Amino acid sequence: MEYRRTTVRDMRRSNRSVILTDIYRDGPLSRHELSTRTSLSAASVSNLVTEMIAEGIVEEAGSVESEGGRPRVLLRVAREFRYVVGAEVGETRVRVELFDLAMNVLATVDYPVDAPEPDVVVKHVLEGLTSVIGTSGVRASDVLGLGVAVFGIVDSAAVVHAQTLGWDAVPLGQMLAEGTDIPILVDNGANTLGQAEMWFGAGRGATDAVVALVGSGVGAALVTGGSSYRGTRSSAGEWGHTTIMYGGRGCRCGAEGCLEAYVGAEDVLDRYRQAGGVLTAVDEEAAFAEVLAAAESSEIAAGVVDDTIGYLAAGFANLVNLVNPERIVLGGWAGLLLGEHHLPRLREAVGRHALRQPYSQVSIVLCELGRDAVALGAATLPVLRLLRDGGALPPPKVAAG
Amino acid sequence: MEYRRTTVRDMRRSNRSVILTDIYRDGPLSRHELSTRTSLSAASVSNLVTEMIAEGIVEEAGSVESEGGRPRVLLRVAREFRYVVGAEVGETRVRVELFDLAMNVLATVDYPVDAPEPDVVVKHVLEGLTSVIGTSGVRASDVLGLGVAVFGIVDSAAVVHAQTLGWDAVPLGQMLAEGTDIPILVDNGANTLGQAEMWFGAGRGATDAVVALVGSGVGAALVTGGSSYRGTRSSAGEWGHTTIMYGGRGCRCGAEGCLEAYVGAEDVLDRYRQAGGVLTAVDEEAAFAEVLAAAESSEIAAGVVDDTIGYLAAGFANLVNLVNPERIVLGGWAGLLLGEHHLPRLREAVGRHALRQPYSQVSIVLCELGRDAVALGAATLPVLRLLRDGGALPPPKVAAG
DNA sequence: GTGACTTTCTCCAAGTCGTGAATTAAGTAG
DNA sequence: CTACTTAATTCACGACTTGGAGAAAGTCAC
Repeated sequence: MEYRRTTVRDMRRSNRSVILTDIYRDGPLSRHELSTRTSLSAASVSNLVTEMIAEGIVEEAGSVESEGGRPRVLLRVAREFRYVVGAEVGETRVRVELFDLAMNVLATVDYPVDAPEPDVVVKHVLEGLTSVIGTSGVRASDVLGLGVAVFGIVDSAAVVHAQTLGWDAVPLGQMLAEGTDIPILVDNGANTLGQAEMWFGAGRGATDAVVALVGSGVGAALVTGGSSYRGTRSSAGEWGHTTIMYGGRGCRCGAEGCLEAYVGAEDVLDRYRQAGGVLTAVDEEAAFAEVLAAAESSEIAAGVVDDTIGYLAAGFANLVNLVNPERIVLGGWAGLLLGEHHLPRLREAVGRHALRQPYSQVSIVLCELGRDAVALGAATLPVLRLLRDGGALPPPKVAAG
Repeated sequence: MEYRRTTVRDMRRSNRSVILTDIYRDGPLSRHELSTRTSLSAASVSNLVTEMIAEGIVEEAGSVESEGGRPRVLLRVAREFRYVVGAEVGETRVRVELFDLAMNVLATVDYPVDAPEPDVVVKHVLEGLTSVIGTSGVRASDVLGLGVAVFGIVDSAAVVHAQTLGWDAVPLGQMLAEGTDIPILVDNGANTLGQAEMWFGAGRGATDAVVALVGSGVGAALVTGGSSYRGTRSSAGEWGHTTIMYGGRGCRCGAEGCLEAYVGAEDVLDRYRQAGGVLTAVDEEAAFAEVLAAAESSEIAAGVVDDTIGYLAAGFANLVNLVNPERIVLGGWAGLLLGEHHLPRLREAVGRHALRQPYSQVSIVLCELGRDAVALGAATLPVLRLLRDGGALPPPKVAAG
């Protein structure tokens, strides 16, 4: 609460941030374009760009052919100015990846885990961190930060709460910080995937969007005004545990009638079995695909799929009415399987549940990035901070994304 | 999208805004206190305050006794620097009120309406505007703005959509602007009441909150990061039409199982009648109170009340999980009646539906202001703008709140 | 009263920053 | 090679915050 004043330095930082973000997001741009985009004077752009080139964060990238005048020199963020690491802590694996600033993967390590114990997870992440740094040949001091995507709720002090996995207030950020000097940013996996999708996938260009993830679990990342919405203590977006059927099916969170209890993959299969359906696949994903395929011929399967679309549509409509996004991006392995075949029906069903006005403003699309984008999204956390700070390098160590 | 740069003037405006807002919100403050609060240097505070005193927006308000030094001079916003008008456009009346900057009511006019036609509403609001200006003896040029609270969805161009009342894309802002030179700000009534609660009622001090209103209809105002959340096109907050019972009771919005269809006053009475309950009261409010009173003795009534609490709790839990507010403020006449008797049970029921972590961070309280605060809230819209702009007077005419 | 002391507030000389106008740089067209 | 066009840089200027010095306005002991 003590950063309320504005000083002349905030002004410069803010202008650097605007320029740097534009260059980063909208690819090589000339000084001239930056000037018109940001409405900064040509002089200021020149000044700020010169400074950033001297610092090494921005570099010139050829020039564009002219039509009778001095050609524009294009600028881009120097890919190798610094590097970032993203870690995905899942229920079955820990993956650590190192990227350059253009988000090219330079190294990857995977560690399988069966039951994710905090200590083991911390060990793997730290091992992974030194491993990817080592194999890529990058200097540790050139790593801008480590973004960690984790299941459960992550509060603003990087403490993780995951009721279903027995993680009760695990200070993951602290624990990791004890093993490295690299700045650490922790966030929920749904949020980081959402972040990746917003930057590089189906969310590009939107400022108010929701990235909805349907797999075994159900979650959503809320993006408002261009940045991720977190609520008071960073636990916003638990869309999967909103009630859509009061007094309905029990959910693993302990409540009844949660959306997840109707459209989560396990629950869909469960409903299919209860309706008398038979599954041959052992694997959950294969079984889910089997139900979808069976819907062509089997009435039972068709009914289950229809219901699933309906429930999901109601969940979407709730988002539309409550949050009024311009875009909803559906992802998660189950969400994608469902969406690939039934997106038009889903859209239509949302229209039946939502109010006309906000519904007319939303577009519903599918995720474009695979599940692997979780670590990518985590790695964007330090990049986001870099851009926000106008390229100033971070001093502190632990924080929530 | 063209206000992205920061100039040296933005800095001053921003600092003026911070100081002015502090003085306005936290009552008489000395320059010294302002300096420590804002972390601006004493020199800057002095400079900015001198300027604002010269402009007349801030005035000195006595001094505080010292303990052996120069006494601090207290500063406050000059109550009579400018005035604001708030209009409430309801389904049965149009009310227009004039306030000074301390939000004291200086004049009020009411116009009963039966079916709110856009033309009639515009006529009444404009008549009311000249009327309150006339009776209070304020100069029209000293009226900072007219805030209008209206039912339905208000988009960013001050166009009103109210499906249920037949208002389809009514350009209320434009229509009003043709009849006056005073700047106009239009917003939804739930939002303005929420705004009033946040400033002067149960929401004080919270930055992420939801003001939930339960009457005949059900709505909510979402406040995130201290300011009202609006979504892409200002239609966020339609909490009443989120599905909590898939395939359930039909709602007047056309969908099924909306929260409003379960906890809206009409629907509660309807459920009571369907359960075999008998009502003597003709008036809706009296009837609602009758059901609540009957719950002491009648099992039918008790059942209906229990269910209502449950449904409402589920609706609250959805907000808790999805938005993660630090406070939920329950209001609306039915909400207040229910809350006065059953708030503890409601809180407990929310706990059963919500996730532990976000639930532990939310407090659920009742509105402190009456229904009349709708116009008050509308009148805060121009004040909010004044504070945001650091006391600079507004040039444009029409906009959404 | 008076002098010593304390605290609040204001004035002034830096130092920083964005801007507009003028200037330089770097092309194309004929 | 000249005329023209467009991009980028330079520079004087005004607006801004700041820290420190000093003025203002009290209290307190005597």
